[in-house]
Amino acid sequence: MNNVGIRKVAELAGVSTATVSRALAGKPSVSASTRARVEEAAKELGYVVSATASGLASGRTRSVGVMMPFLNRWFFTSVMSGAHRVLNDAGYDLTIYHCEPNRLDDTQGVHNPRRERLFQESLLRHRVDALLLVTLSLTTTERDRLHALGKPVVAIDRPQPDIPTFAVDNLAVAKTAVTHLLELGHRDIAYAGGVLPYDLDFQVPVLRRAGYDTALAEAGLPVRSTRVAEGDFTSQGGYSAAMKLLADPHHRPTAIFAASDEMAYGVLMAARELDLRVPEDLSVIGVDGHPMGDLLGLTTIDQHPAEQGAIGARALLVELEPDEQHPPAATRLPFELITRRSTAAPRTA
Amino acid sequence: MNNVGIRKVAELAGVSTATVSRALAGKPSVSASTRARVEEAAKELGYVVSATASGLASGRTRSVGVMMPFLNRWFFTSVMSGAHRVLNDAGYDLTIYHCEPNRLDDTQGVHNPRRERLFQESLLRHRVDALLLVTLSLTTTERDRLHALGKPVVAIDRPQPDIPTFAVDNLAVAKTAVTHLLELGHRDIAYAGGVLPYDLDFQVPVLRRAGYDTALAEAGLPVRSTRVAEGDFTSQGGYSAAMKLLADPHHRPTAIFAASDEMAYGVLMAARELDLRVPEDLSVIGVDGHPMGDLLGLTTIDQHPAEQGAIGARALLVELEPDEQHPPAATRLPFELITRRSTAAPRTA
DNA sequence: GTGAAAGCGCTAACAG
DNA sequence: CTGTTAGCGCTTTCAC
Repeated sequence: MNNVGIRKVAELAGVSTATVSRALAGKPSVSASTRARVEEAAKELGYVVSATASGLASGRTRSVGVMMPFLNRWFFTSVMSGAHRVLNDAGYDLTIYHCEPNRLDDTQGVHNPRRERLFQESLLRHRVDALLLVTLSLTTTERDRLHALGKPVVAIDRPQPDIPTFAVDNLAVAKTAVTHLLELGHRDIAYAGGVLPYDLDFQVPVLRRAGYDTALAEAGLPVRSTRVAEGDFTSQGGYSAAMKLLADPHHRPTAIFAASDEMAYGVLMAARELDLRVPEDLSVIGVDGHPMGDLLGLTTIDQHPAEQGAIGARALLVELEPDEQHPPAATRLPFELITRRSTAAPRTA
Repeated sequence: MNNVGIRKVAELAGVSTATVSRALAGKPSVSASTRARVEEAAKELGYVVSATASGLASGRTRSVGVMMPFLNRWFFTSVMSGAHRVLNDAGYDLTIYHCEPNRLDDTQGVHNPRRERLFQESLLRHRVDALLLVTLSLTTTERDRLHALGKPVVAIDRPQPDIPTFAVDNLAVAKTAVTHLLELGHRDIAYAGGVLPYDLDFQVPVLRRAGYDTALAEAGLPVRSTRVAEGDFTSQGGYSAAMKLLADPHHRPTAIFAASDEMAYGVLMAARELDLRVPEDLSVIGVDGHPMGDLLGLTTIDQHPAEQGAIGARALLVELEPDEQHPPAATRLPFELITRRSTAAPRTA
């Protein structure tokens, strides 16, 4: 095993263990020559500091937790991936916590034991120095517990009261999408909205819907309830929403704005099934920047999820390492319209 | 913060810290009444054991590492997700390690500093008790380092010398897929094979290709090189492979077996672009069990990735907790043919 | 700039 | 079954 401790390094370098610790931690109060000797000794012995021992003595574990509602969906894992890169390069490990969604119909006193254990035990074990929350809706109690930890916490994608949050301007995202369609000449634009079954406060859907409404209003167009349908954030959800929106063959919208790329894929499927050509008969635009959109020719608003994770991670690093030099923190999250084959001017325009 | 230590619990329960430790760890040598008192005291104080202190003292961290080549691709994160469920329920946390693929063209002495750090530092920090490797090809040196850790290691999906591996029988998977097509009456079946740019030993592609060859041979059909094309494991890869396979309009296969579902999506795209109807003009079958296959009507061999992760995790638990009762370990990984709209008898059959 | 020494909070012999 | 007693391997005052 790893029988090389700080002690052996100290002996070989001819210094005390305290100095080894300081040298390897990069503390300034070590002479250059000593530091060099220590580093060489450490390398020669293959010494690596023990995470547990260092953690116990210093109180810092050099690992951060990432809490996500889903562990295998593209958007969430992309955020995780971006955060991982940044944190790992800064010497931190990532521990993942699965925060199971509280389904809306569960709110009336239905308990989720795993989620409870997460907040009442796992997080209290001092395994991580900070937490990154991805698209999570927390109860007041849960937020209190988080604050009680006294550790840096940052949220991504869904604003939480009292927690610094990084999210794209969902209103602007939606407006950009709808405006793109308007500029192409569309006047009858439908919205395939996303609903999360666990979305306690409906932030993302509400904002995107608001952006849709606003853009239409600014163009002097009415918002009709028959032009709005909802599904969950999957292709299936997009498909069913589209089937509703396109049900009446004599009165179809000329374009659909889908709340996510995966939903947009479902819309494309529905269009195909109804023998509607895209973009001739129907324009479709999504949101996210999902990799399959390229092949499918889907116009989308790329919100760079990995970059969101990276930004959240950098924000945590600023708090974790106040002395370090940090590049100025990003405040606005970038998003960008990517125009592909699925949108064009309406035929009747 | 968490100022409640084992000491306070001991006081409140009127026992020694040792007894608290034993009681809370579920050791058998504690009387029922004492255990009850301790548990109550712990709950009342909101005591949770410190991961670092416990880890340092016991040598076990109650966390396991998951090493993956990609952090945001469906197959890998699904494996991770399945492993997480099992390990978390057993009281373990998951730490993720990104093992960046060594690209094939890099093998000639090109170094990947992040990957080196992973094996030379991160893993030596004693942050995890065991490791789960997902679809990884390791160098001999890396395997040696892993073994030197003296910790349980299990690999998933790609067999590694000297490491217990759980993987579906890729030969059988491929044979099942091709046999399905043969039974429908197809005699001209192409293979859109997957290649990983980092796949040092080509296990999965080679086995699937072998299954394809075998099934054809057993049916007395020739294997033609013009009926095999390769791409990476993405939709794009499937698309380009299909475009090659379908290039000659006068001599097209009646069915394509794609090495993954995402590749199969690309094949479907290609077919559509060439005005080939699926399944009338072309049958398509994939492998994986990707969730979008349902909507797309893709026939596939579901290999239940989350279940693979769970099985790997259980194997680790058996080694981590020899005393516990464990359900008999799975040896064969399940896979299953899911017949949907994308396969049918060839028109000319 | 460096060393000595006192823990960090818990676990695991070893007694009893 | 339970208490006493050493550490686990490192970090960090506090001196020098």
